[in-house]
Amino acid sequence: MRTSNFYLFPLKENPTDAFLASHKLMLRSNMIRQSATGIYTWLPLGLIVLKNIENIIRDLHKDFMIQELLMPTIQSAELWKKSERYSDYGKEMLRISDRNKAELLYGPTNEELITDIVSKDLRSYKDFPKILYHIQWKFRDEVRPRFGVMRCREFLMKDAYSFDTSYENSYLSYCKMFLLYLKIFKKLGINALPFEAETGPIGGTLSHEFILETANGESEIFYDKTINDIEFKNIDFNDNEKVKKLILEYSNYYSKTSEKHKKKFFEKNVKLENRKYSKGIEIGHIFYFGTKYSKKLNSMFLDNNGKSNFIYSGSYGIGVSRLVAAIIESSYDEKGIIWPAEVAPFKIGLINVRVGDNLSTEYSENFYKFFKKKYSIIYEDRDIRLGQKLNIFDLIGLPVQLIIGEKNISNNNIEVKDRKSGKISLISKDQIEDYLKKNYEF
RNA sequence: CGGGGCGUAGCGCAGCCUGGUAGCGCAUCUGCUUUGGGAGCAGAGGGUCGAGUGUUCGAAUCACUCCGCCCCGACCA
Repeated sequence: MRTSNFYLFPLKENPTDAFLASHKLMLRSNMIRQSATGIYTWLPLGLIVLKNIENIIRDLHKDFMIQELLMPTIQSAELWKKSERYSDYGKEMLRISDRNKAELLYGPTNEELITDIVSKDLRSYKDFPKILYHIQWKFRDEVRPRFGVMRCREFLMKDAYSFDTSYENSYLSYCKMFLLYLKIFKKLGINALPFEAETGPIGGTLSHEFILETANGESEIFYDKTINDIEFKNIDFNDNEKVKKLILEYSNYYSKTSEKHKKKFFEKNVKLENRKYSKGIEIGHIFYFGTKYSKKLNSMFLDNNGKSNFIYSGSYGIGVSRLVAAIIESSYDEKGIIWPAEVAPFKIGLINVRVGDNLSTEYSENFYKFFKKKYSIIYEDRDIRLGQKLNIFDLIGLPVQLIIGEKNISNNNIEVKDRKSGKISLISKDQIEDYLKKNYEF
């Protein structure tokens, strides 16, 4: 991609109505634009990042043999009446009616719908276990939307649902999703920790929130900081004993949200120097339901004795659009965003220092043609001042900048600037690719 | 949902108190000069002042109503 073609109109000044750094930076870097309170357009740059995150989540679900489907955004009120959540969910649910006055709603979540879907297909104990997910827009009519896409009304969520034949099996699915989540967040380049949590209107008996610690987060967390010492092992997902063992390891450490926090227990059992009270952003939330939904919706299967039983289920959410903001919130500086390489809109920013110079232009063009075949790259080919070029790439947070200017290229050198450290290295043009491979994971 | 605040050019703001028909910075366009960290000079374009009603000879300015948006508190991916 060339900047001369790319739809990118960064703002020099900070928007006044944004409070969080992530919100300001997303507006300044032209990633999003608000269209109504808590409702946003994802502009090209923002959409690339959103899709990158989606795809990382997709790939890892695929690795775990979890299948994707796509449920609609608009649902009929019928199932929600059966589960009795049509009234319980309250004003957060956006209710709509169609031309025939049928009651519809813009889905805030999909437990009812997915339970109804699978109950038509999963009839024998032999059909289990199954985990399905989709990545779909949700709408929750928040009392007070704020902080950009962090707490908005329309948001993109990955929600997975597990279906099993017993408590034991269902708990195992819960544990596997727990580990999958740790793996996903690690891959996204962020340190999100699991916390015991309340189940809220989603319901159930067991629940964990995955929270990314940040100074401005809305969730309060209490934990034993040595939980970070647990080494996340890439264990075999089908090895049930290893899965349970690793979960047990996590549950040995104190980590609770404020709703679950027990002050006395915390102080008695966790050493003072290890006690951590902090704030963070909830980016994932998992729930064990047991038969809560299957009973309401009458979802049964036949066991090996030919007897009908209720299906055991759980649900597992990741706030995909919120993650974009959360990642920024944990990785930025005074110049702008610093993307982890995995989610960066482009991994490399190529800068031709001066378009008017034949030598640097020739090299820039050649480098671009060569690199674009193999790498995600954006090429700054416009005739604007160098300061602008550098500041824009700093703002949009590309991990590496290749700066090609007449002075250095005449000595066969290219400047390689690392966004995070700001460090600039002069690298011989023939060794650029090796250098990038060695120092960056792409 | 309660409390506070804001709405004037694409963005950021001044003008409002004390009514007289709209201004600044950035951005945009043209020209010249510049060219290694958001350039300089000269010129130009761009507004039914959120909407409606009222008061007045006259309303961005005063009053009322509505709409939109932001912030602070109780809820949530």
